[in-house]
Formats: sequence, C-alpha cells, structure tokens
Amino acid sequence: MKKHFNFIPLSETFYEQPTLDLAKQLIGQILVKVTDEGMSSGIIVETEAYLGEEDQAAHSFQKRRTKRTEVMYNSPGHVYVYQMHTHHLVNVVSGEKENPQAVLIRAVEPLSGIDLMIKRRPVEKMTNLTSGPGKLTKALGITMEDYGRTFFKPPLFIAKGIKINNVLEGKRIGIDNSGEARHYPYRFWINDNPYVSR
DNA sequence: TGGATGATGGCCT
DNA sequence: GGCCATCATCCAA
Repeated sequence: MKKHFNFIPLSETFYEQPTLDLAKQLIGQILVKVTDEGMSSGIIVETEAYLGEEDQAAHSFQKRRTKRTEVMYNSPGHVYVYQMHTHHLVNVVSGEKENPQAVLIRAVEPLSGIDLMIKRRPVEKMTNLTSGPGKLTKALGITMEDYGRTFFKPPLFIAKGIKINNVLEGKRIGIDNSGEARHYPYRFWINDNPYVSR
C-alpha cells in the first residue's frame, strides 16, 4: 500500500518576505511536480539566495535584464528555470515586482513518486538521486517548460512541509568568479541531511 | 556572427 | 584535485 500524501500548496503570501528569510523558510517545504507519468516530490533540504542587482553572483546583477532573467523581475513565487551546461536548475523568484531576486533550490530529499524519479534518473545509491540542483530537476522532471509558471498550483508547486530547527548557513557553491559576493553566507541547509549536495 | 562563458555532474587519476 | 561534455545565452565587433 502506497503512502498517500495530500499536498497543500503554500499560498502566494508565503513568498512575500525578504529573500534571505524565504530561502531559510523554504527548507523543510515540499517541492512537487506532476507530469503525464505521475506525481513526484521531495523535501527541500538545501537552498541559496541571490540578491539581485546588488549581488555579483546573481544573474540579475547590475540590472542585467535579459530574456533569460526577465522572470526574476516578476512578482515573488514565479518559477525561474535555466540551463547550465547539460542540466536544468530551478529557482523561486523572490523580491517584489521589479526587484530581481531569487532562491535556488539546490537539493531535496525524495518523498513520494520515488520509482518515477529513479526511472528518470537511474542511480545506484539513493543519496545520489536528488543531492544537487541539476540532479533534482532531472529526477522530478522539471524543464524549461516550467519557466514563467508560479509555484502556487500544479503542475509545479511547493507544499507545506515540516518545521526544521537545525538549519545551518554558509557560503554559496560554484560562484568563485563573483568577487566579494562569493563570501556571503547565503546558503542554507539541514544539518547532517544525506541529500545536501556537499 | 562567433567566441567566451557558466549557480553542474560524472568520470578520471 | 582535474578534465570536459554540451548548449543557451550574452556581448563584442
């Protein structure tokens, strides 16, 4: 008997908070994707905040408003997906309209639809299934099709999860060419969770 | 129009 | 630790 989950999407107002707070509050919530193949989901265990025009590591640094970053200028709760090398990465748009901030979802812990996730991304070890920003999008089936949507309802949404107390913070990963910004403590993760990317 | 550039991941030594 | 696949995007010219 499969465990049944009744996911309740977080409301629009949840996203109306400062980006660093949002990045922290997203830890423990549930990322859900529905496709023709079925539903799959995971608990968010690692995020990173990107603070827009003032943050050299952000794609929207210094009003870099382009086709790719356009959705970052939209209201909070929109979906920002982009391709990195051979992978897709998913962000939650934050900051009020015209303030291009975002939270990158770096890792999730598989929760439901795990068979489907493994089918999309065959792995030997479970801990390798969704322990990275490019891994989780492939496992959950998140693609450029999701660009510009919102996280308020299916097919892609974030549902109310569990309260996490032991959230740690530290430097972001993979942004060594971003000057001083590479030292900012804008990364959040659950202490000792095996699905955190590193 | 073309060269440089990645918010990565997998494989190698 | 290092190498590189592979491609959308960006920007100089």
